[in-house]
Amino acid sequence: MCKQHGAGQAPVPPNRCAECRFAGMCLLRGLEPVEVALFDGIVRRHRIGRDMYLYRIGQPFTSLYAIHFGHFKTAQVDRRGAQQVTGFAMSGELLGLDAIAGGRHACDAVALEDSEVCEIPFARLQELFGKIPHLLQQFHCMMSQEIQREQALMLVLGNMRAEQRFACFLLNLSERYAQRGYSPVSFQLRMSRDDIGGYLGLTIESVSRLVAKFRNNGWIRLDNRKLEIVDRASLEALAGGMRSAPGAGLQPPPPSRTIPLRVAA
Amino acid sequence: MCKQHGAGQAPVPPNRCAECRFAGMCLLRGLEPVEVALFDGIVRRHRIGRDMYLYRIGQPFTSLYAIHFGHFKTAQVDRRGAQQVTGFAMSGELLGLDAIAGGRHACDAVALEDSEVCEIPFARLQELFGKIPHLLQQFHCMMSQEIQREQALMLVLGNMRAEQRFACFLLNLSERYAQRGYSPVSFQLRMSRDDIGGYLGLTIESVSRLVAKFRNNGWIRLDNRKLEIVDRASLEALAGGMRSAPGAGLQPPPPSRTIPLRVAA
DNA sequence: CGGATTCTTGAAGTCGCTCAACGAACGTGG
DNA sequence: CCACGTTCGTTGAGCGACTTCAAGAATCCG
Repeated sequence: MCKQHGAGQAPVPPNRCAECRFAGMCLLRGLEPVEVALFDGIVRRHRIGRDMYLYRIGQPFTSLYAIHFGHFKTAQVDRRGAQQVTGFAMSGELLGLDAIAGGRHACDAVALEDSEVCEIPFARLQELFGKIPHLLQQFHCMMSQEIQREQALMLVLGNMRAEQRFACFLLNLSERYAQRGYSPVSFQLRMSRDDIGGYLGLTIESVSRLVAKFRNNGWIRLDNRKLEIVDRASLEALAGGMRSAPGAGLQPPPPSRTIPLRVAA
Repeated sequence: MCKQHGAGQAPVPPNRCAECRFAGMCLLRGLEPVEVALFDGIVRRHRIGRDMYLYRIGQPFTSLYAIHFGHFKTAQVDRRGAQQVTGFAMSGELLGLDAIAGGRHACDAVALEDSEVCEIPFARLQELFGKIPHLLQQFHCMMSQEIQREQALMLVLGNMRAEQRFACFLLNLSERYAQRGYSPVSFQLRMSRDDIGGYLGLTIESVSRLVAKFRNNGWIRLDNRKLEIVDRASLEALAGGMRSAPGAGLQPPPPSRTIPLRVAA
């Protein structure tokens, strides 16, 4: 399963943020070249092998990590050992934001494949905030995005049925790959069924059955984690609340139980 | 249900943050008196009546709001109209952090009782960040806390059974009242069963049955939203993963399905 | 190739949902 | 103050979605 953590790998010189393909999604967004150079000075790049921990729950917090390439999952474990996957992170995304408050990491971060991260020592980042106001803004923006992302997942976990959850999951991945210039209809799933289940609040068996159903209905093709979205419209309808009917068609959802808002005159 | 939004109420002079009972939980934590005075200058206090919106999804973001007293719920609604309550906020807590990224509010915030908030114009807060480094740190801390809080809820929604969710909910409230100097064993539930259900990902009927069960088992007393925690130990055991047995006793949980971590030699 | 891991499929069970009816609390107006 | 309508909460019966348990197939990797 997961190997012992591997933070502190040998750095991988040279790192030139100016040349980074994902700088536009990272903290550097909108920065001047001079400012990028300043930022460059505090960053160190590391390789993290597959199944290695970038950090673990309880470890002291010193740095944030921007993903240069590769994929990570972040997960919490409860007392019983069951894990809740709180997110799948890909290039350009920032890990460790939840640790600022307590001074210790509040979740595990595990590489889903061989990956590279840019370590950003938080103390030095704070120094830069004073010199680069725009960097601070971008930082706040990314923290806020993280909050939004989690709220969206709460909606999935709290209100959706399994099919809907899975459709949302696939569409979310698709969208993020599109943002990064990859194909939105064909990509590799980097995570196991178990991870998907842990993310969506389902068992591994349920995920497997969903895969079978989506495949049989001709909505996706999937073999060996290689995914192809065949019928995006149906997935979107599903994600939006439509229910799938036995004949592979879609039906409108039952009425919501919450009363519509009354609007003052 | 919920009335039309009521932001822009008459301000309630005078607001003296220095005298605020909850300054220690708010952005002011650890600030010097001079700095508090600066902060005071940008804040305006507002009354928000019960069931009024502090802000609504899609409204342009201009200010954060610190709760001076009272209670709010924050909620998202999906396309079907079903609502996911993303949090219950009480005095000293900060609302609106999710809106920084998009420039628009990403959820609704509704007062659960007559309340007062301190409006903090974000642009002016940003100006203060340059002058009061400690304020910036505290701000980051609060954003990070928000992320942690949401991750904890994701664990509840994704991994726990109804009883466990409800126990966690009650204990969480209890803890937060304790932090504020109120009784941790006896307090008023400010939210409806519907809100609790929306928060925990359960139906109103399930919440009602949980209340009955918890009461019958002698774990809580509850009438008319007045709650008393009678058997905290049982609630904690439940929240920790114990299952309640028919005879009102508690039983150890079934083994987790996730394989224990392998530790390198 | 062989063992471990990951994934799939089936059958049975259970938890929480749906539907329905009723009771209690609240507040509004007569 | 009481009658009334409305909202809120409770309770029961039946059902359905997802889980649990179990076994087997496919894949990975040394």
